[in-house]
Amino acid sequence: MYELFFKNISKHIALTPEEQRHIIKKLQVKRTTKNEILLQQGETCREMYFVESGCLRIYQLHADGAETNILFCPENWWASDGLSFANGTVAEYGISSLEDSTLVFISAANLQNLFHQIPKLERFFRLLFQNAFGLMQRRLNLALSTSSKDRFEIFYKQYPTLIDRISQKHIASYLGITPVFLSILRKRRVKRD
Amino acid sequence: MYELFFKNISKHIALTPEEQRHIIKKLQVKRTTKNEILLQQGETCREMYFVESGCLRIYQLHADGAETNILFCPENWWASDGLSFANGTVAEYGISSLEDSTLVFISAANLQNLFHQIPKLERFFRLLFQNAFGLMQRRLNLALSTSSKDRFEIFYKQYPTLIDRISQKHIASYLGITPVFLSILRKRRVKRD
DNA sequence: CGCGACGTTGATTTGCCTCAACGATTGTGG
DNA sequence: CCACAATCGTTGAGGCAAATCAACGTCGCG
Repeated sequence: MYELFFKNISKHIALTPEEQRHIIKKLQVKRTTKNEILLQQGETCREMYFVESGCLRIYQLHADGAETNILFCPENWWASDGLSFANGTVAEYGISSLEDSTLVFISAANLQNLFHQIPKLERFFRLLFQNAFGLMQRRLNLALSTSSKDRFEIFYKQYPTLIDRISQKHIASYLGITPVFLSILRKRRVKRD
Repeated sequence: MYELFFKNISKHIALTPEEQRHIIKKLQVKRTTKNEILLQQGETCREMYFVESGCLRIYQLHADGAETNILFCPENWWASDGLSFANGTVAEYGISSLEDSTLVFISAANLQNLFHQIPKLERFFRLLFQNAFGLMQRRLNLALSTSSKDRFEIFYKQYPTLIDRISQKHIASYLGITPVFLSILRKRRVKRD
């Protein structure tokens, strides 16, 4: 059950079997169906999800009802509203499932406990933040400096498996374009091959 | 000299006078003229700058010579390539001065020392990262979901003082538009008033 | 089965870019 | 300190990228 979870953590820090057992005690598991909402914008994000299988998305809901997908989180990714989770503030973003998913998650309170017992976990979660920061910075840079077509091509190369798992309207929202135009870009791409 | 610096830190953590003296020993000061390069893309970012006065920018230089401004750092802001500084990896971004500036800065090595002596400093720098992450996320969201005009208006309201300090080509690059179009937006705005 | 959401396609419009020319401002070498 | 060059911001003309609007077939779901 937790293999993928600990494999993910072991990329950055080493845990003894005993520490792993400690951690498991604090973990919870949730199974969702497609299109379940895990966090509503405006609530407080009290849980941090690790995606064992399936896929989540983090998005912002705009005043006019439109949505922008900030991030897709397929298996082996972490999902939360980072600032809300860390500071207990109101969440700026929502989280929902794009597929039936299995999630391992930990509450903010339990994580605080674990930090005292296993301080090196702090390091791991700090690194998660850093990586997320780097990712956002890179995506901002992309959004500001490249055309929709280029962003689409880059997405296509970077996440080829997500292309057929995620509906096009969600991919379009992630890229900052309309579903109509994404459809046109796809068509051009097929012609080229 | 260090009032602004410690006032900035005190927003998040409390330091005793003794701790402040400890920290000052590890700080350095640099004065730059306009358009000095403090970090070149591809080097390692070994210093973290606090802007006492003046203004820096963090930018990406693209293969074709074009630049994208990721962030402006006027007085009371911090500037570095976060990932490069934290991990010792190659910098993805450059840093240069937009004005004659006075900078208080600390090296990565000295900061590591201070972390051992004053552990709560870790907390402060972790919070800096978190805030930077939140900022990037918000800007990404803006870049993906709003028109150039709206982004300009928001910038105008959020940083009114920067408008006349920073050249328009740099503001345009920050907003992801051309200087020509920024000029048009400015004109429209004046007409409206 | 029938409704509603989704993806495609075409026609049209609009936002923003490119290119080019021109003063104004800034910087620089003599 | 002046003269000249370079950079910058503005403006107009024209073009392209991407949005909007609308119509239609398909698919998933109640």
